[in-house]
Amino acid sequence: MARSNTGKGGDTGERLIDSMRELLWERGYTATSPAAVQQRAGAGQGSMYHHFRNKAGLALAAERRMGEDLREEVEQRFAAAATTHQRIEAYLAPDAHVTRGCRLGRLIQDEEVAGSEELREPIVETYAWIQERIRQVLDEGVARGELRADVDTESLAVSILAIRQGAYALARLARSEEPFRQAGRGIAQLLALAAPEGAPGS
Amino acid sequence: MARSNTGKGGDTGERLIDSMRELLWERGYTATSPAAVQQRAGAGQGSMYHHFRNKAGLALAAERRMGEDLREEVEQRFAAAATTHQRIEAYLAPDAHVTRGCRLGRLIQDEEVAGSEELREPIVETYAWIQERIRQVLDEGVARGELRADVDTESLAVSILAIRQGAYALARLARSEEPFRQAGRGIAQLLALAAPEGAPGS
DNA sequence: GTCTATATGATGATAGAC
DNA sequence: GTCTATCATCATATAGAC
Repeated sequence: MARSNTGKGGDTGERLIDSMRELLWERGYTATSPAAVQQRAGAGQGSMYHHFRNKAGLALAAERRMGEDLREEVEQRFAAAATTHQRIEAYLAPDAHVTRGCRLGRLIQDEEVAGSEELREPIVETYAWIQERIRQVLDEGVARGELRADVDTESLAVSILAIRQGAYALARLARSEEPFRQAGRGIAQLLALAAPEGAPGS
Repeated sequence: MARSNTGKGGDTGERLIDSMRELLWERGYTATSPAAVQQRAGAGQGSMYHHFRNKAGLALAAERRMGEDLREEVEQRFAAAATTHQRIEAYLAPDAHVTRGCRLGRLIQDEEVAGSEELREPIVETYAWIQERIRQVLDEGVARGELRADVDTESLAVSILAIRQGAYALARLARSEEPFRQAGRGIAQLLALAAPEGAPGS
């Protein structure tokens, strides 16, 4: 909705959303001041409060957009891989700025976000979608004969989601992509064992 | 060292550390003000700055203690379980306040902590220890014939560590223990498949 | 729609009496 | 060792001119 209002993306409201999105990723919610967003967007104080009710209102718009982006990215990763095992590996592969954390997921660690129904909702919804999408991929894998039929795909989907989120934390802690890659390799080797008898996992 | 200075735990420095530890868990570092710590400890402003250089100095002392506690807890979980699979399940079992996040791990999400060498160090050290400890448990499992000999225990240890950290994030997001339990079940079923041929995993 | 004041409150730390 | 001022700074938001 927000993105379809105007043909061009250069108006102030859009620039504010983009700036907020960048800063939410770089610093989180609490550490991002309205002044910093305004400065990055090249807008004045009053301008921001004309377009949005307050800091939370602007952050909410930014979160919604981040949620859309995240879903698209997940979908692309799945689409670019052939087998189920490759799809899960693709999902768990690091992105460009892994040590900075997950754009959307990191926000739930912020006290103000976690305590706000409004700011929490887009995150909950997006991760529910991703979890369900992973489960679909796993179910497809079972149907294709790439995974054993007795796999509990629901809990496995949660594990895979948790690994990616945890891998972000470890990478941030280590200031390195390496733990992220290791976490992916660790689960990949187990997943290979979940191929039906005789069929090699990858 | 800090804990062995006095026979009783009632002096102001100790109470300040305890209060900081509690507040770091409940609110994180940035959201915890010196005033809040002082109030909980029943100490005045000047008293805190007599015992510690500043907020970071007090937080550092609290982090060190949290690191010790965490190691002890991990050790106890391993000690209370018999088989390798049970040990990993015990490690991944939820604790009392899972939706609040990992006492120590959640701090790395705080911008100020992540940006401070001083405040980051005890976290890095503690998680390096835990990761190595998990790897030892897995290696023991291989030696005992409970895990296949071709398992890459190093990357698997990282995956298991990542699952716990990620499970905290999902539980916090959902405000429920359920995702935490699901994440544990998901990996447990895969681990069962990593038993040597013929030997049941659990 | 955008700008420049300005208000209000909290934060992290210091000064200096006791 | 502990206390009560006090300070400089920043964060969020509002008022009102243009």
